[in-house]
Amino acid sequence: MEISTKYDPAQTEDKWYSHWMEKGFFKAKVNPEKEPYSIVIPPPNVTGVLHMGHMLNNTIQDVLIRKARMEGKEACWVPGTDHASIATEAKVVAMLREKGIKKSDLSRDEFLKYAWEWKEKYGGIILEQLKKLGASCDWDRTSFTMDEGYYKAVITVFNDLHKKGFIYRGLRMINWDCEAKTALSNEEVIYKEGGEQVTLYYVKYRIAGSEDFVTIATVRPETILGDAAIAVNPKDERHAHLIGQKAIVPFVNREIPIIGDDYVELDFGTGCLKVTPAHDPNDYEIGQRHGLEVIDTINLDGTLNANCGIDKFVGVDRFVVRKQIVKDLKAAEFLLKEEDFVTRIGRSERTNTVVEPKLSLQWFIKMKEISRTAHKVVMEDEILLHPPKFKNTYNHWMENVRDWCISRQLWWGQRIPAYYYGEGEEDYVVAESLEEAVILACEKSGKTLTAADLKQDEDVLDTWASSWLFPLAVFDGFNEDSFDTETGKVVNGKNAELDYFYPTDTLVTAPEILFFWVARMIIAGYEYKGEKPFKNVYLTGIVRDKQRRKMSKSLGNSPDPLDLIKQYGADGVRTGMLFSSPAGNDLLFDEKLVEQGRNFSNKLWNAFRLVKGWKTVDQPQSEENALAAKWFENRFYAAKDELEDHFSRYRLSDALMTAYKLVWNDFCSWYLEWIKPGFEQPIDQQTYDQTIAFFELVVKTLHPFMPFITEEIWHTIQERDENDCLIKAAWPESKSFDKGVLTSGDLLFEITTNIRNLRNSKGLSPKEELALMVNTSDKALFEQISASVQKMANVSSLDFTEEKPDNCFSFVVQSHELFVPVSEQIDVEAERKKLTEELGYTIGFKNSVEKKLSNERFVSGAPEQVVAMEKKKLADAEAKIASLEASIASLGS
RNA sequence: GGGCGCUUAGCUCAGCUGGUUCAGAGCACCUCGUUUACACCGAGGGGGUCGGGGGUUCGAAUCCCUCAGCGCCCACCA
Repeated sequence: MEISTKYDPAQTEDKWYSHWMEKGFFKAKVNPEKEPYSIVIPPPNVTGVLHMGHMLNNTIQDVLIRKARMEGKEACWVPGTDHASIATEAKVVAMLREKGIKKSDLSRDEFLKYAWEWKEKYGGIILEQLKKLGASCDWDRTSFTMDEGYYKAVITVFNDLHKKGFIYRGLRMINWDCEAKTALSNEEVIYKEGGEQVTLYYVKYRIAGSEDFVTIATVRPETILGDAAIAVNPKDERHAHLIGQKAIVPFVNREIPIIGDDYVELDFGTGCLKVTPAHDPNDYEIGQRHGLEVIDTINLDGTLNANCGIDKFVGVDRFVVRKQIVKDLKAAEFLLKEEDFVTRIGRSERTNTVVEPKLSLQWFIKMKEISRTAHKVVMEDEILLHPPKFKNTYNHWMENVRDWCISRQLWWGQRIPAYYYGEGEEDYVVAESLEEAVILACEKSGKTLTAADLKQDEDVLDTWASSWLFPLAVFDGFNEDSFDTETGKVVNGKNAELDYFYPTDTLVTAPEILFFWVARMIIAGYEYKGEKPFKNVYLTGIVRDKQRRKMSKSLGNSPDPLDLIKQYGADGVRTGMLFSSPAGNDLLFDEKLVEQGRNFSNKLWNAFRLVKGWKTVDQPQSEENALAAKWFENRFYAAKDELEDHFSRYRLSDALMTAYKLVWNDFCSWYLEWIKPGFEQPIDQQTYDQTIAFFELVVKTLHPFMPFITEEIWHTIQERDENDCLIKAAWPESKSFDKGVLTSGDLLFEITTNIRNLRNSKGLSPKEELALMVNTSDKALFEQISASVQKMANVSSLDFTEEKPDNCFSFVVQSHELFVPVSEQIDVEAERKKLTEELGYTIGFKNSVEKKLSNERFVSGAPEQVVAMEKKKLADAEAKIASLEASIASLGS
């Protein structure tokens, strides 16, 4: 059968993926015979479509899991998706709006029905797309953070944390998203780089009972209406005398105290600060210290309410009010001046609207105590971060960890299991179910209550308050058997899957979610299992374009991953992405990389075509083939060591590069050329068999990176049973190798290169056979490689000589002098020039070594080995100088 | 404002505890090549003194100090 010179991924990829699926090769189960190796996928949002970041991230996971599988481990890669509360709800609301349906017109249940429909339709897209990439997930385990069991786990944990006192409900200053109408955690608020341009307004407040004014500076003049005080620094000589007096809020004419507080900076603005406890976190704290009134003037949708005291502003958006109030202040001559100002403005990660600090009753998790172990284990390398520089970042965050606001005013998510039976702040219970809540409520209130008297909290939990349980929940760690509600622990010995697969081995994710997700999983892991959720965390970089811009839809600089796969093959895309992405480094994506990946596939393919085309013959192995096989075998195990070293340090790019060079340079350029029979000539059986064995070693090594083409070659290079697949073949063992063999290989290659170079520069055809002579002190070495040199360099003979023959080119390799006699007259002057240049360089080199060796302190101070090395360098240089001088002399005058 | 990290060939990056893997790799580049695996290729080649300055040392890309530039994380200056 004719094999195409171009590898066609389309013909093989779907075929092998289906085959692997049919054979159940991705499936993992508890198997005491084997060591487990597990990875949980960072569950993509159900709203997402596959982007380049997923491609990189999942390629890495697949490489790791495939290698583990071949190493004979029970490899388990658990896929899943995240319900992504805010993002999904926003999508569903938008979809309904297009249909002319308003969320406010729907009941909670009606809305959730739409949301689930939406999830069923779009939620699995990414996972389907990952199959095209070759992801070998155990799909039967696909988990969704709102699955029934998962939902229950989240509720169980909420109850437990509440019971343990880690969860509390409190009035706190939180970040409010006026568009999504929900609270946000600090991590969901983003600040534009370099701040945003705003106007700083200087506003005068009249001092009560006086004609004097006090001037403050603000960027949010609309909050004036909620002012509760003016604060100055008591140390401020300019203003200290004002403390104790009253100021009058413009327009509403409310009298507010002027107070002293250290918080106020002396050198900012006017040194006077308006205090609005309801709408600024600092002001709130100042208010607490001074017992100030909290005047909440902003509605949940960002419009002003009646508390602002001005009718025409009620129901008007805060930004419209800002414009108007500036006009009014100007008209009333309260506005002293306006200044351009750059400040940081918090925006909602999801809706990009300006976040309003707002006082609100929310649910929180106390973080300090619960995160202590999680902090320690990373600092003590019980969990390894790759690259380790992220330890610093992690440490910094953990040291300053703050309470986590976990309630969201949304419907899509796990509903908070708190049940209210009265209007009082404490009139609620937290329970696993309504039935349980009724019992607890009766106990707590001392009244006889029924289900109808209870009202469940309307809010849902932050998405991360479910995904932080992912490594435990995917193995069903919170089911009734495994979780002990008394101790609040997942107990050992009750859940075989969890006991076997947990802790997982490696988590592969983006540094952006180190706190959102990674840190919190570690916290949950220790809190519930008393054990880390993963041993290693591989932090990928961000995929950027080659101008270092982040890939984004709006810039249109992100290629469609599936198009890339179509064009270059999944193997090409996988290797392309991995070529240039050391852990933690951003990947500057360039289609050239994928092209390089595709070219590599093709190179491998053609090596396969070459070998596959050989006919064998029963004849003894030639000397050069024997040496070639010996050399490649040793070369393979040397490279294998290097590869393993890279893997052990999670340097996958380097591991791939090692394999790439092994295949392209060592296997193809040297080994195959070395043993390649002449046109339509057969090859001896022994060399053939060895070559097939080498090829198998090579495709095994490559399989984690390029699973499809290697599987195809595995099955085509030899007849195999359909169950005998590369995906589950044994990973090559490591073996010791003989450096001496590699060194003689190097000598051969150096001589070959020199002769090729000679041909190149002298215009001698590669087809023209040359004679070669050598003046060497190590004849045995040359006898060993003689046949190989003849073949590789197209040399007719290799003879020994003691002196330079007439009319020849010469070159020196290591300390051996080689001559190529030629028939036509050589350019003596050119030769002399070349040799003289090399002589000059070598003498300079010798001098520097001599200088070093004559330095008393070097000889006595440096380690013996180093000194011995220098002595050898000197001897070699001297030998080389002697040969060069002899050559020059023989050229005559 | 605080903390962390980076600066090595045109580009992207390796170079661990200072001395043969010390100046490397891949890509790009240049020259040559229709050799019967592959032009998605082959052969060969050029290119950096390791951001600047200072110091320690027999010896520094590697340690210390300093200056400059870049990047990241955190943070409550209106």
